[in-house]
Amino acid sequence: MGNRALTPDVLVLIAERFKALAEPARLQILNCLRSGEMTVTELVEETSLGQANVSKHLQLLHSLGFVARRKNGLFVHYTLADKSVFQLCDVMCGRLDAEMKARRKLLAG
Amino acid sequence: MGNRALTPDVLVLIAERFKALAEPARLQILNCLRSGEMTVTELVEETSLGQANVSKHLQLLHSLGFVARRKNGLFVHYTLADKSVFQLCDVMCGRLDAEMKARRKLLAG
DNA sequence: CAACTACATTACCTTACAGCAATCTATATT
DNA sequence: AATATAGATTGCTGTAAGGTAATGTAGTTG
Repeated sequence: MGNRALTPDVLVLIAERFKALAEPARLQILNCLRSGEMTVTELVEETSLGQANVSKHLQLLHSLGFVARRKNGLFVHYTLADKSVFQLCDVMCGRLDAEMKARRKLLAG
Repeated sequence: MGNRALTPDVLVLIAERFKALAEPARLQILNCLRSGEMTVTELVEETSLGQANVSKHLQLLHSLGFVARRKNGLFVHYTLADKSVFQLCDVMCGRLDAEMKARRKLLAG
């Protein structure tokens, strides 16, 4: 688990970041941003979430460094801050696959 | 993001799994299990969480395939189901490091 | 300056869940 | 069988957080 000491404080920080990903709406937003920069309004249209809702999710994701902001006139463009989000989702998807395979084996076995 | 389609249902499943890690108490339990099999009572002592609390967390972690169970007489031994939990934490720790470095740069710059 | 647009913020409601105490179940011991 | 222990389950309470409507704010346009 890296070279970092897992003190209670660090566990809180890590948990806080996992919690940011523990929400379908935020995962949906992040997934939209995969295709590139998007404004809040575009995200609202694409996700069919409410504007205030999207805005709040974006504030959270930004405060934790998951997305970056670029303001241009009236518009605010958001982008993925880095690709580690998808490393995380990849590992989770791997877990999902393993789970489903195991479940199928139980049913078939 | 792998080869899996990120339909809303899949996003819910992924979010559900991230949520399991979005809790310091559960991260603490998982971290304890790094050193090997442990009984519920041992985990209670090590984490200084309540017994009912630990038991509930273990049910959740087990239902999502994070831990495995082995019953022996009165005792139930829990172990990590696989190592992917630590891949996830490693990536998160990497994010934390990057965040803190960026913060320091801002202060210093 | 007035009206409009894009986004952020606030206030409120509702739901989910961590923590705890009490109880229940299963196993072991005498 | 009676008692004790390990763990699971249930009911309760307080708190955190998602969704939404209303409002606020910065920037733009006429």
